[in-house]
Amino acid sequence: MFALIDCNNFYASCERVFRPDLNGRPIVVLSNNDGCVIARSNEAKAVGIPMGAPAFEYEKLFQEHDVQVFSANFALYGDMSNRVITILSDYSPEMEIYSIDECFLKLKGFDLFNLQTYGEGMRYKVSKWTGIPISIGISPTKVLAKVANRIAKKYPNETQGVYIIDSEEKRVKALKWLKVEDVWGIGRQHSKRLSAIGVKTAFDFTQLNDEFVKKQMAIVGLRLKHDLQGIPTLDLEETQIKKSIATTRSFETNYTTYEQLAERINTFASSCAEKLRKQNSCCNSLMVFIHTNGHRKDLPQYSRNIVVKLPFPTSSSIELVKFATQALQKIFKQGYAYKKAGVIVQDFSQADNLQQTLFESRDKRHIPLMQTIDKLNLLFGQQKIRLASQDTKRVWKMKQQKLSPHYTTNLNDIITINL
DNA sequence: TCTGGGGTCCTAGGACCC
DNA sequence: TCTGGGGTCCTAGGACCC
Repeated sequence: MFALIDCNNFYASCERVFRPDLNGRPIVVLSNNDGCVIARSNEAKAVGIPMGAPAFEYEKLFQEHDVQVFSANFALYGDMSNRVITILSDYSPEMEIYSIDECFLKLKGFDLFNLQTYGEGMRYKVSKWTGIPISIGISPTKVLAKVANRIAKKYPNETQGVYIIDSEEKRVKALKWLKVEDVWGIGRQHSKRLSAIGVKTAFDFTQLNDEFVKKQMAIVGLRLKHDLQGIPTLDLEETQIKKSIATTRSFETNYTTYEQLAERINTFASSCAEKLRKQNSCCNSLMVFIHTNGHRKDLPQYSRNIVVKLPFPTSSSIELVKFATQALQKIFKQGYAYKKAGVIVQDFSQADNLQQTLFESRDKRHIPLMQTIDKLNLLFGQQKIRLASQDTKRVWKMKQQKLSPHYTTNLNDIITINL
């Protein structure tokens, strides 16, 4: 059996852990730059705030319902996520961390366990130790575990937050209940096409023939179908090493000069380098992109990206910044109002097992240098040591007007208890 | 005025090889 | 008139996820 454990309204729940006065009240969390709604408490969903809603369009609704608005506090969410995952990892030796608020556990050899009780135990411990509410779905395949999780979340009282699909009868009932567009792996495009041929529920989808599904949705769709039928097709993916790493941002205003963009690209490249070093990888290629604001139909639009194959694998900030700058020079065009840019590194090698190159190679002196920089930044705070090409005056800043304290990751922000 | 960020996997088609 | 067959690698782009 697989268990899918999912934190309920995760970011909103994290904010609420340290603000119990907000229990029962609508909460939303905004994306970077306080742009869009990226998380909502149940109360916020109930007053009709959709996922992805632009904050400025919903200001009035927020006021009407006294919605508590938070800027994204990823330091807090990341730390809370680690705590939840640490607790859950005790419940099975095999775990896949699927996202910041979700993980799969493989329950192999648990035949003699009462899985309902086991799941309720997880819920109790996670709630008691972290304050985060979770829902659990258990079933013989990953996709069905997703379905079961949805039922647990939708009917918390009837299920105690744990739902198990362990019989043909339950499987069919669940699939007839689930709309096809709500199936994990069926997005907007596929559901549009499926709906057009009369496929409305997950059950309808499982009644299609294999050839047809494969033709329409490729091998991915076919695997999905089999998993829904109860034939285990997807297994845990336990590798923690990322295959690409990105740092991208929208700007708070439009940038028009090369210098402004170059500073951003340098900072993004250096951030990618840091993340690479954290997982002990070097990258062999890098992409830089810049684009104007697509929402502004009144302004001339420009959007380009460029992929650069590096002459040698590296994770040195200095080298990656150099290559990223060269890439930017190739795509930058004067006369546009840029709104967003980013650097993505990909094609990794393990840092301790690098292919030697004949003519060019990375500067080996950078290895201890980068280690020292990482250590100092860990000790004295992020970005204490920067490259001179990054903005040392820190003029650039994200809009974060409603940022909550870093309760669990900064000693200065730790909560005070008045007895 | 304002509209996020970070990932994964798969496929088709081009370029190239012998 | 007629123009092989079997591969690999790379890239762009689509679709999806949270």
